[in-house]
Amino acid sequence: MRIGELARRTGATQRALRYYEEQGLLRPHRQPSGYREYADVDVRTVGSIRTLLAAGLGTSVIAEVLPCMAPDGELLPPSCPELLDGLAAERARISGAIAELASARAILDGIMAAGIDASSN
Amino acid sequence: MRIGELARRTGATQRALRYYEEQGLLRPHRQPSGYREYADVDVRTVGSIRTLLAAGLGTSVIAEVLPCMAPDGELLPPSCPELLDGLAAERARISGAIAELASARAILDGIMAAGIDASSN
DNA sequence: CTAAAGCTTCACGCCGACGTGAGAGTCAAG
DNA sequence: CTTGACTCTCACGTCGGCGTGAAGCTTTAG
Repeated sequence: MRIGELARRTGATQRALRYYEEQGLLRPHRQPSGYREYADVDVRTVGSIRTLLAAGLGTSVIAEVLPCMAPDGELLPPSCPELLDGLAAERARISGAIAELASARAILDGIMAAGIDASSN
Repeated sequence: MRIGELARRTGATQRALRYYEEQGLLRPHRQPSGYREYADVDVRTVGSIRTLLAAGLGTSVIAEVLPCMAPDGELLPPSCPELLDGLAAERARISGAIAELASARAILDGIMAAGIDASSN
């Protein structure tokens, strides 16, 4: 498929998809015309990219992680042990972020409860 | 207390504390010398600010929310109902973000499990 | 054949929560 | 009085994941 269809199927913009390639996250084949040609599996890859980006991982880290994710759901062992340490750190960061988000949500819940009480009086 | 102590007690930098004031989140008293003088309660306020900032809320939204949080833990009803709608939207955003973080963590867990398997073989 | 999509490569713009000096005034201790 | 720690106000710099044209080539529909 070409970039427009991939964009539709993933929700990413074309600009984002080109940016991912520029960062080494995608390596689409090229038609003689210069058009990018994507494989079906790239739809899932883009999904993973966006999830990891949303979790605060940088493109360089994602570029190291993606090769560990085989197309069929199989997992390949990470190349170097340093990467494992980095991933453990990222994992800890994410867990911390989840906890912070939960407490932020609790703050909002408290305020909203008071607001609803006030409007029902 | 002055800005240096507040910075130490909150983990925020002095620059951040001045920025919060600039955005209307803190209103420290001023000494004749021009030095900022903070109250003890500001320690907790800064904690709330940082939690909400980490959750992706902008300073302008936080500025509207803070007046609803009384010093003693009491909650005041939000001033306007539009704010309530906005907070509900933010709450939904946060819940979505938590879900995304969880799935990102799951991805990392899968990769790390494969890596540990490989190193124990 | 023609027009309208769709695709290409630059390359500058953006945003928001600060970082980072610069230059100068203030305060406590010896 | 002096020194060093602390504070003040500008004001430009940063960072990263894109947004947004601009100018031009390719493909598709009619």
